[in-house]
Amino acid sequence: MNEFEVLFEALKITEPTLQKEILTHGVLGQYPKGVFVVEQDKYIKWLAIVIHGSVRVWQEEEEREILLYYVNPLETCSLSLAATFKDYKSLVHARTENNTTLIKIPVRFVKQWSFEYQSWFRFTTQSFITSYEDLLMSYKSLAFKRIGERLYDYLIYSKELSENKIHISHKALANELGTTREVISRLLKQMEEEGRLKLHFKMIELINS
Amino acid sequence: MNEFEVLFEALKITEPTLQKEILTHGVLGQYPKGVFVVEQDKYIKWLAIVIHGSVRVWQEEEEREILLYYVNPLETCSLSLAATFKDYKSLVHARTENNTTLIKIPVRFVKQWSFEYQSWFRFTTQSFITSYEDLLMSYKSLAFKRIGERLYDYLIYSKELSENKIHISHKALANELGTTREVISRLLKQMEEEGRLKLHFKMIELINS
DNA sequence: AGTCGATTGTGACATTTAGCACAATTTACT
DNA sequence: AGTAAATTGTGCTAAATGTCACAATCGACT
Repeated sequence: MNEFEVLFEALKITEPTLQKEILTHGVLGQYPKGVFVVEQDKYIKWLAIVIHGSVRVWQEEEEREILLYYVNPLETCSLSLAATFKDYKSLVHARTENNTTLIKIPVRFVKQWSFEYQSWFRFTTQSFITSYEDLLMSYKSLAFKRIGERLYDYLIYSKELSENKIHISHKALANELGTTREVISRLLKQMEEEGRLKLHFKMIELINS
Repeated sequence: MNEFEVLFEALKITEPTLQKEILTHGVLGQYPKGVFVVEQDKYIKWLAIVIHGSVRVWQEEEEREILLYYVNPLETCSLSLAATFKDYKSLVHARTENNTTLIKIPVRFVKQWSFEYQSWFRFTTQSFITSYEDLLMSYKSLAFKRIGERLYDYLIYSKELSENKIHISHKALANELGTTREVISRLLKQMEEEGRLKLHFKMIELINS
């Protein structure tokens, strides 16, 4: 099954004409880690849908940055989607995290198809909704939880996406959570003493409780 | 011009059949301050669109609550909208803040119309997008700004909605911003000393700079 | 005028998080 | 093995915010 067929199946795109449109106008591409998919303050030309790999989406403001979310397989960046609908510049940066396969759709079709094809409508609507809910979770987390808990949540989440061993530096973790390296180091050390994880060089091993 | 005509004009609902549908199935109602429009964990039966007044939307969790947004005239609660599309229970509470006029649409039409009528599609899509952007702003604010600045932002925002005199207690302010009364009292006092505002009993007067 | 409950002011202190400094450790590369 | 750069550990201190206690003030109502 090729990438387009994967997409059609996952999004339940059954309309033959839409399939044909996507095959005609969509562009399949494979990108190494670290490639910018969209850049903040630039116009969006394509809506990217992740097939394999993942894309990190964040905002930058006055030297500081804030992680918004990751786009995982068969999802799209809903802020790009929003930008597509409003035809404005991107509010965010997005960059591949791994070797990533994308299908890119020119923006001029994205809105139009939403009104023409049920399945595409469902896809765009669901994207908005799930992104909104994700952001809401992050917001609540930031509002209610202390860094320690947010850190642990992040590790658990990363574990679910891969395995027990999370390959990341303390500095990078601090960046993801919007704090400083020292804070992360101290909290991790504490968790290690509590037996919840084990620290290695640039790698954290979670211990099943 | 009656409330429905206001709605049609604001949302650019020009399709005669949609107008007729809304007139047939929509319910116009006026509610005093403090009435629950939706309740967390309950099923949504109606999508409420505010005509006059405003609705406060928030989440509760373990005794604490978090303000999400206000629904102002000619807007709808996008979380209700999301719930409508996914047919699940409400994630939030919503309550009228003032004497408020609403038009309520039974949920079974909301999704269907989005695909049938351009104007309704635009309305629902725009609602999602603007809500998402609002939440994003709040998220950034929470992540980057200190309470003092968030407090001042809140006051400025309230002022824009009404006038220079904001009628609210320190306790209520603390609640809106997710902090405690003492913190608010101290910060307000400090701002008063800086000449940015003047404190009265249950009222704050902003000073134009 | 007097009472009561809600609101506001404020000092003292605790906790959480951030920032600085510097040492120790690990990896990569010669 | 030896060096450089990145990463990690940690003591000390500062800033922001939260908590407790209690007094003062205000408004509503008798």
